[in-house]
Amino acid sequence: MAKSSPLSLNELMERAHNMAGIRLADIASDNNIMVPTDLRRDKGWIGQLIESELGALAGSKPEQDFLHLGVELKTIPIDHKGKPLETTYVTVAPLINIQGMTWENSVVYHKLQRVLWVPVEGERSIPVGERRVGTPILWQPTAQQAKQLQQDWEEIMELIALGQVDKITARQGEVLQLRPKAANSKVLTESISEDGSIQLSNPRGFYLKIDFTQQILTNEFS
DNA sequence: GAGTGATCATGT
DNA sequence: ACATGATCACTC
Repeated sequence: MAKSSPLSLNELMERAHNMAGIRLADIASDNNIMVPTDLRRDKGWIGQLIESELGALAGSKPEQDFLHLGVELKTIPIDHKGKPLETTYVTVAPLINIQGMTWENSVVYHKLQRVLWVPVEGERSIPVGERRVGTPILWQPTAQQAKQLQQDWEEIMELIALGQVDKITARQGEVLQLRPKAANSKVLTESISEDGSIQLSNPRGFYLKIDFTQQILTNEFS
């Protein structure tokens, strides 16, 4: 059955807490969804399953999952120690028409204003259906975290504005990084070139580094 | 192609 | 061992 959209933050958190400790196979059967053997061809499967269970409006809009609640949903694969196994995708990076753009009106800023983190066991040795959901965490950036994010965002956007997008590596940025975000490296989109004109580049996305998300998860239990 | 959901798999 | 760069599926 498709879940209705939660009407309040309390209702959303209650649903999230009710998933803690549950196997993905059980959540899948509750939503009439088949469990894939592995995630090689279903990389977004867990995220979409959790969206379905929590009643997120499945869509491809560049907005928060629960816009009416001001909450973005992120599932995060963790190992047996609770450490994230992957970086966390935030949003596509704008590569043109970025003049006048500021941190406060950026999509990264808005999506990270309030995030519901749902940890899920992610080790490949555990069959997908046997993986269990962890305790959800509702997070808002601390002043220090917000400052780190803003600093990285501004540095990266400055390089994009200067036509250096193809020279930016994932090492740029302390907590926020820029990496390819496309079906493959042949996909092209418009970007700013060194002389200020338009060129074609592989699309990029903003990702949160592992150490940063780990800090979010562990601070919650300290 | 651009957006959503991310994980894969190779290089270092 | 691990993060970077590459990739997968789907919708519109």
